[in-house]
Amino acid sequence: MPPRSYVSPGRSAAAAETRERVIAAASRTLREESIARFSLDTVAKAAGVTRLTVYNQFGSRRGLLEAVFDGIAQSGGLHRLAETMTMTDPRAALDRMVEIFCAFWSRDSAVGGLHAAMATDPEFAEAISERNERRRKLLTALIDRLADKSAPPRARKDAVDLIFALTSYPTFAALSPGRSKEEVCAVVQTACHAAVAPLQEPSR
Amino acid sequence: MPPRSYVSPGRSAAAAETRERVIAAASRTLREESIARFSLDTVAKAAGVTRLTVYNQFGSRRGLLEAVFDGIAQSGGLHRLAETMTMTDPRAALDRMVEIFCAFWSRDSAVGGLHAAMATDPEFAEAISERNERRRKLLTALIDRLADKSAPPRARKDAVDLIFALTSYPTFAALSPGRSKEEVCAVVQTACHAAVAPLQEPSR
DNA sequence: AATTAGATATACAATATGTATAATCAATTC
DNA sequence: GAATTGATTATACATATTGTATATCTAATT
Repeated sequence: MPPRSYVSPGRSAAAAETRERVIAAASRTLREESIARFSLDTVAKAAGVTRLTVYNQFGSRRGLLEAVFDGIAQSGGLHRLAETMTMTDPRAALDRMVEIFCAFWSRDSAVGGLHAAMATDPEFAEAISERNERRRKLLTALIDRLADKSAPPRARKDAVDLIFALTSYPTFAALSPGRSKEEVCAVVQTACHAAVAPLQEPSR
Repeated sequence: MPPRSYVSPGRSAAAAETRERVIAAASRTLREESIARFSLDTVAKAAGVTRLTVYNQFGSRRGLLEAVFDGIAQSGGLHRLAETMTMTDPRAALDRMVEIFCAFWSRDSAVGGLHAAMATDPEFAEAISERNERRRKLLTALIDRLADKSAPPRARKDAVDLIFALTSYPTFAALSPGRSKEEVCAVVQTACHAAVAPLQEPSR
């Protein structure tokens, strides 16, 4: 007697809805409380579900955190990074990229909590790093477009890694106190200009 | 009947010795294992003492971490920062400062674990931040010496914060994969030169 | 020999993640 | 309408960790 399989359109929709509610509650917790008080119990209560439901939906604490990150990434405007590849002026594209990242880091303050979680959970950190690899590839392509032919690979790698560090969350967080999002963006953009300058004037 | 007070030269020496042994074991644990496995039980066993002894000596997990940081700071060469204030050439002093910090971050890989602990324990983070305030003051003084009189305060603040971020541990960690300590230092130094350049050529 | 500080032994409380099993409840299929 | 199924819940348990409390032990000091 094979068990009959259910497709359940309405039921999976309800499950997806609770899933979203849990993610929203987790984001809110990361935003308002610190990561220290981020427990599955707290999140579950905030979402109006049981702790066990969280395990059913996300498998583990790490799974929940990854889901939160993916949710932020989806609504954070990172998809706009694609348009930088179509811009004719690579320098303007670099400015735009910095702008997109500043907006991303500042959009949802829960990312601070996520980065804190990365520090304690190495496997979670790796999962996030894999997602960020696309960012590095994009940046590498951009630098290659921007650099003179004579620019040595080592200098290009330096520029890529430096800009990667400059557009990372820790740098954004370090520059944020006492500055608006736009001011932080301007500071980082200037620093990035300086980072690529040697690639464009190799003779100096 | 007032209890007679003991000075105990030999006994406090023995206590200091076990204290050092616990700190050493904690550093080793942070270096070899990740912060995730940094428990007082693990550290105590590695030091050959009981977990209760750790509480007797450091009061709490946070106290132990602070002691580890202080130990690293003491033997990490940060005291050499003082000599940068006596150097006549402020640009050379800046290079020297970057050098000292690169050496510091790379000297003991336990600092990575300490920064991870900062992410989870806000009070510990604040304790470390207070210790790092001296670094910011030194940098501010250096920038003031280095900048033209016409350089606006806003530009100085930008330079200070940017260099502060560039010489922080996250930047060092981001640039470290695939680079020697000296190479990382060179990249950061170049970026710092670019950060102070506008302060010296305000007309451009 | 009495005293004392440091370390230990043992126990307990509180919180957290994660697993296991049975029960509930509404949506779906027959 | 009745049986079935997936999602959720209730309850219980195992494990690990921080932190506290109390009494004991040991070696240094008076």
